[in-house]
Amino acid sequence: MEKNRKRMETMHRMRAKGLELFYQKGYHATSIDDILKELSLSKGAFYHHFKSKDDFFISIIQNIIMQKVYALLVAPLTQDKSPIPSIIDTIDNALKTAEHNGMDCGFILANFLNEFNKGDNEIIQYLRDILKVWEINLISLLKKGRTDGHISWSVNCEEAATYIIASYMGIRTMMVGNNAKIMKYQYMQQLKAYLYAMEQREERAY
Amino acid sequence: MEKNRKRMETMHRMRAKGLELFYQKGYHATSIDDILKELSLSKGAFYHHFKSKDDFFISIIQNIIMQKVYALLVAPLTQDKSPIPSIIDTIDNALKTAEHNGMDCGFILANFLNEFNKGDNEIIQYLRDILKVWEINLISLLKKGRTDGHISWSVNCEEAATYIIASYMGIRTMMVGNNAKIMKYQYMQQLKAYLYAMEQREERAY
DNA sequence: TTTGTAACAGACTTAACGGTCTGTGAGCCT
DNA sequence: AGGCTCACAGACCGTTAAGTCTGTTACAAA
Repeated sequence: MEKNRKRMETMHRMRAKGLELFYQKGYHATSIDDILKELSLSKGAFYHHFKSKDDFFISIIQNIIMQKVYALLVAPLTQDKSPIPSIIDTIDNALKTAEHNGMDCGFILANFLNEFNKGDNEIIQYLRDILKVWEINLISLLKKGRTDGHISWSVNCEEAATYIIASYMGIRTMMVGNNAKIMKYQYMQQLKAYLYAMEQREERAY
Repeated sequence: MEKNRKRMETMHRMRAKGLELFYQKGYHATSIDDILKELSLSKGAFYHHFKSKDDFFISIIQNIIMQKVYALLVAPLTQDKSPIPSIIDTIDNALKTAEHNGMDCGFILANFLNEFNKGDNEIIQYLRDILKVWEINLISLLKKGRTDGHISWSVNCEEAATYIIASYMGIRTMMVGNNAKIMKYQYMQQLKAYLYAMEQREERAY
């Protein structure tokens, strides 16, 4: 059983480094050899553990990206607060890690979605599924907020979730490079304005 | 002078087809030969007119992409209407062409921004400049709306422009594939809600 | 008509990439 | 101890890419 631990360890090292480089340079622009070189491993090792580059990437999606996105954008939604502050906190925090990362290359999921939107690759579906998880959780959180009286009944939760996700994906692309700090501030201010407008208001009782 | 006309004509054909394929398959995934094959031209022709693939793409950006983005998202902002309906109309129309295009591959500018955000390529700056034009025009339109009394003075125009652009870029990425129609509808509904909230306090039905 | 030059054609070079294949050494099983 | 399997090494292969180079042809000026 010692062999198996070694195997898992090596595969994990490959996946971690692979994701790092794929994220920084893009999937197609990163060669297997690039990854192997940094790990001082050989082609033999790679194709012993993975049957192809695509297979390798799918295992990265399912083993790392899924958890990362969940930990960053889904799990933090579940707080004691009412939904709108939870969403604001979650997104603010996600942008904070991006802002303070000099090597930030954008929203990992959006980057790969963009790269695989072209072609007929099956990988796109795995990516879309992760986004769907975020969307579903956002929707149910908003709906719960509505029944709990925090959010106005006039709000369409599906629409709102789509809008929030779209704006987040966009701002993350725009933050790459410079101005990240200003962009984040501008975005958060307007996101708050948008979200606060959904809150239950006594003055607007229809 | 007949030679020169021929030259311009050939270069334009190359740029048009080049953009088409770059947009559909991505810049790095499209080879010079792919383009040349469809035009029944040779490598000799290509490198006679352009000094490299990057140089070629830069000329595409400046000769085609700039105009396309301007015509789609900037020029339509200038209407007789007050700013907010103008913005809504412009974006609605931009999304309409995307929705009805079965071959839609996303927001052309966002796609290339995403592809070139990686690496140190100089191309990224040309792309960012185009986005900047849109941003500046959006800001000045909003500011004009503020002084004209259509938009509340509490609105920060720079923030709003950033937010609008971010959301547009995001939804265009999300629309690729399927559900384009639903996505567009959801997005537009929320965009309207967001924009109407900026209007000078008059009652507005939604 | 001659001659030069612009507009191409297409074979060739060089390098990189995904993937294969054969080999090798360390450790576990019997 | 002897064999067997697993984890890995690295040479090798086929393909494809960007870019070069040597033509060849058509037209325009002289």
